[in-house]
Amino acid sequence: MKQQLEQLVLAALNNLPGGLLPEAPAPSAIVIERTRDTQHGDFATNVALRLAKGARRKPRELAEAIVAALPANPLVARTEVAGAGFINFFLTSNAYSQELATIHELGERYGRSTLGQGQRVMLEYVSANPTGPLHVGHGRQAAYGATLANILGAVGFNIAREYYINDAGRQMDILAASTWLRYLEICGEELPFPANGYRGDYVRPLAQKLHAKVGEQLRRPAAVVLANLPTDAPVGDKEAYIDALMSRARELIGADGFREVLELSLAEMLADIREDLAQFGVEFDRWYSERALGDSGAIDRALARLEAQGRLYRQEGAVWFRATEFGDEKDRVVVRENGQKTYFASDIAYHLEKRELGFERLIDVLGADHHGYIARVRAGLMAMGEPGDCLEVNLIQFVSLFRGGEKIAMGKREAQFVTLRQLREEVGNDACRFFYLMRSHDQPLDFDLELAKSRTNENPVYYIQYAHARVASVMKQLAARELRFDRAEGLASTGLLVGSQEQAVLNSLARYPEALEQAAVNRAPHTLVHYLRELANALHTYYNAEQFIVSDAKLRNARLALVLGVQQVLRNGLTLLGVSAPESM
RNA sequence: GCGCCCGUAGCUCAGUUGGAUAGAGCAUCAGGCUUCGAACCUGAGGGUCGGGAGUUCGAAUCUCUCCGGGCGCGCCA
Repeated sequence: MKQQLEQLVLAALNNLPGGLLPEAPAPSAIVIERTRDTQHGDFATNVALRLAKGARRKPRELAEAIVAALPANPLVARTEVAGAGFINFFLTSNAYSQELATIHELGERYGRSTLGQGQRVMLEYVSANPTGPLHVGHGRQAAYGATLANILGAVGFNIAREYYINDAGRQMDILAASTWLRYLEICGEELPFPANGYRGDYVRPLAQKLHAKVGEQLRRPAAVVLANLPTDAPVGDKEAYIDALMSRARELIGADGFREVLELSLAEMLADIREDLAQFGVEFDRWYSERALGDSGAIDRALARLEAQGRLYRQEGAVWFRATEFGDEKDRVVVRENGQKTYFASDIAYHLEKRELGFERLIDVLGADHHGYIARVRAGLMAMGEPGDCLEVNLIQFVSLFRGGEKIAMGKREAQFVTLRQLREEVGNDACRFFYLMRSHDQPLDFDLELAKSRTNENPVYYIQYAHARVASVMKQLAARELRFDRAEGLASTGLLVGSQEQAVLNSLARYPEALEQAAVNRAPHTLVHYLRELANALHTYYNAEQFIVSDAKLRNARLALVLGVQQVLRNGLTLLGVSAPESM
């Protein structure tokens, strides 16, 4: 609908009498918007206001000229010039009937578009370190990323979904050490647990798996393990302590033994994360390992490229990247004094590789605490000759859990934190995804467990699902009365849908493609949630105002065609959100 | 100190490529089920869009400044 109006206005501008406009306006100058108030018609454009200044005309005068030049169109009943110089479009009821027929024709494909023109987009999300179970913050990133992937895919982008596994580096070593220590406990050794180790309960099952696999093979006496270690926190340095402990572990069980502990821990954690996400309806096309990146030589290639461009220098034994030349606030180390490459080095290599794979746009979904990292990765891409604006980062603000108004403390290193799995099991997947998605991602989220679980009218989760189920219920009732829905007759009789609620429902339905497009362009799944709520509201209001199953067959079928259209659009939207559309509840 | 995000109704939040009278939900109050599911609907009250200044036909939206909050500023990942 909107696009057709844009074409109309463009045609009108080209039809204007000579001399009215100094130059031909760009098509992008034409903005057609839904009106807020139905008194202003269905759509409006401010194009006359925008062009008035350059044309040295009064906005209303220009608007009148544009209206006069508009070609006739079956969608448009009438137009008017209003306010400061807005042009309002009133659509024919036929325009909306047509849209309803389209919904019935396209079914689950209704709303899809070619906006993205098949542009290849790499969407990376979650990418949590496999050093522990996913927590509620990751859950928000998962819900957002998976839904954004669905939405972008629906409007014609070619989306690849990726999870980047940070399986290289010190954090993994610390996890392996933590597993080994818990394993020693299972063996019967008594020793203190390091302050900087992973203290969560989830480490114990890893240790049990290890014990089941290797028996007492990796057992070493506690006294030997602890001999001559520096003092741990709070008195000593926890970093120095854990480093010494990890060196000791490698001495005692060998590099191979340590690797075995690490691999087992990693495999178990990843399996847990994958299962958790799969149960949450969050899938990926590729799980990509940081270690594989290093093994493939990609990091060396990226560094060589930077070196060739003259973007590296040596100082204090380390290799630095001149990030400040590309807008970052300070230069960054890529190779440490000890010869090890930094996480940042593998990260720019990773992003370079995405580009080399042919992705035109790279979207990263990250926790809000990563915002400092955007400038440096972009700088890295630019230094390697890639356009800086191909990288887009969507930061997800933090989640605070509440239980009945009381905030639940969280922290990954602490023994106690709420995992995504626990959250899902307590409130259910549907409520979980809905609550994650109902707020703008750049807004901190207060997630109230009691509210998400409640089956009262305070809980917004069921509102949309209920509208969907209600339509299903009507169809059951229809069958119970031994009546049958005649789609052809219904769609042929939509001229009977003249009530104000019916008009409101038709109007709301026709907005779905626009709502979907807006959610995609703004990377804002929450706007789709809001749209679906409004559509559900229109349905509920209509339901309370009118009987659908009436004796007049034409009217009955027209009304059923309408509410089935609502059900279809609700289902399409909920599916994109990853929320189920139940037939009954 | 520097950087990013944010401040909208009693509460939780929409609304930001500048548009017409700033909107929802919850809470409060008043109504609606012998009729397709009341997990619903209808109506009412409730606002210096954090303060101030600027840009212009027009600002919650853009700019500056101040106040208040969150998060970052490692040869960690």
